[in-house]
Amino acid sequence: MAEPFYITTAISYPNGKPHIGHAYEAIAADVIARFQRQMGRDVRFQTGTDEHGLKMAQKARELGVTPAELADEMSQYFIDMCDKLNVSYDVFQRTTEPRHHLASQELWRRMEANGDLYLDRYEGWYSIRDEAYYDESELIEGEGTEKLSPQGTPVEWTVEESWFFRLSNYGDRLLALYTDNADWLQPDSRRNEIMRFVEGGLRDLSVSRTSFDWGVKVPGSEKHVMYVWVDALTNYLTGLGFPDDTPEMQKWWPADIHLIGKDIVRFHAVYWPAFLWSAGLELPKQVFGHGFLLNRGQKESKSLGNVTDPIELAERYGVDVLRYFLMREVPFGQDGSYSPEAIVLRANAELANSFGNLAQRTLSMVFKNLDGKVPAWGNAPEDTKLRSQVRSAVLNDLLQEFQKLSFSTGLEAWMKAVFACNAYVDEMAPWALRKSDPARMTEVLGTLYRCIIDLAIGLIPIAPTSANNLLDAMGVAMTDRDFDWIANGNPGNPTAHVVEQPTPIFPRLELPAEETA
RNA sequence: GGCGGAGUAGCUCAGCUGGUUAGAGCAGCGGAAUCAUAAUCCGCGUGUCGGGGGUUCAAGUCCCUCCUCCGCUACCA
Repeated sequence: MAEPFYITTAISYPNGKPHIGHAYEAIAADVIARFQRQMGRDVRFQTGTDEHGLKMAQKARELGVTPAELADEMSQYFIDMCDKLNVSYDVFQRTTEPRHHLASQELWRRMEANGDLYLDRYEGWYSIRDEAYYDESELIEGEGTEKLSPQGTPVEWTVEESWFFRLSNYGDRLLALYTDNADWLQPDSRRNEIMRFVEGGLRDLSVSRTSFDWGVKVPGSEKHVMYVWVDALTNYLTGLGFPDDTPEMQKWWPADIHLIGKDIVRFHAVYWPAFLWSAGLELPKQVFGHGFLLNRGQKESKSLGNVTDPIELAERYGVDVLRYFLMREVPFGQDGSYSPEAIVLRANAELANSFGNLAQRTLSMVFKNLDGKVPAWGNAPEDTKLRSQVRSAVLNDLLQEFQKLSFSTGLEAWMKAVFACNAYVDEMAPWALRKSDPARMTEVLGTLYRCIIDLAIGLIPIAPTSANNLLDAMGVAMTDRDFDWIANGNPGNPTAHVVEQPTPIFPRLELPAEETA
């Protein structure tokens, strides 16, 4: 039976429409999911929306709707985005679902039963207008002795009843976790930061609020709603049926990886393990905090007016092109930058000119010169060398790099193999062999044919639609489109297939006119 | 302020525990080819490796110092 693999994205906070960062995370998670499926794993892929909390309540009030109405509307945008981007999630978990409330409350009860929750008072500088507490150090000087929030609103010392979680008890255990397993939290830069943070000492965490009610009610303490992160993090369990002892829980928990943005690493790498320990549950195997995507080097924001709709990007350049660009351009884990020029340049140079054209020129020659009959490959030294080079690029480099989530490095190796194929075409010059040595031309085309199949299989997680279309045109059975097939038994080209007149798999893109101004 | 990271060819970056003439991609220049999406292939890089000092037979790679940029420094998410 296939080994299970459970991957989650962070659940998105839907107080606005999806931005490029949401798309980036969803795409990256989908690449991992598809890659693991191709590796033969039984993949469970969950994403969703985090619909509680103060900001949702505020936003709803602003718009004159109920928080629930807002959540319904907004979460649909995220579902649509996933569908548009070909994100193959199995579960879209919303935190407003009744079963999620039950799961969160059960987690709470277990933490309470373990003695980690206590009722106390939260004191601090509170801004009524912001509805938020601020630390003394964040405050700015107003007129006279008046203190103001970072937003310039008045603050007053406020005392509120709150439940607390004994986070302070978990510091040593957390440090041991990071130390004993360096892969548990990645990349290393984030791990270092978190270790420093925990080494500095942990305070107990205020985990309930009484100042608003848009959230999960605290069991037996109905005035309180849970701090949104208690409820948000629980979503990873909800989707598997927790607290019931479901087959899904047994099969997929603990998760193999929580893929998240670098801004929420602390919640996943400090609070979440502590909650899980407290509740007697196993920890996820890895937390990975990816970087941010910048628009020409700048963070997107409403005030800069540079917010990009990821759906528009996908429609303009193509879903597969966008996916390829994001995974190829940005070393995973680091921040990256994008622009129309960068997307078009990368797509044209690598997908259209190099790989797409390689397939096009090869399939065209097969179609025109061999009546579309798929040729067998040759065994001349050049043929063997190319085949093993391509095979190794996919099976060793790409596969190993993808396993480490180093997508850009894996694709770089893949690209080198594409270059090698194009160099081989030019060197062999099958168009000249057509007259001088047709048998040799057939071998050359057969060699290329096989190499293109291997390359296309390697590209499936990144550009699933395009890669599969190409494999369709080449007569490769659906069941053969995985790494095992490349590795095992060295099967031949699909002999029964007849190649039709090929069409370019990655058309060249034009830079949109308004972007050149 | 404290802690951490980074500063290498026009641009984006590789350079592990110090060791032959510092590398890649893109851009640029020259040439070849014409099967193919005017798509490909081949050739061409003397850059104070942020500044200064030091250790060493030998430093981009270690130590000190200075400059610049970035991240983290808990309860909005």
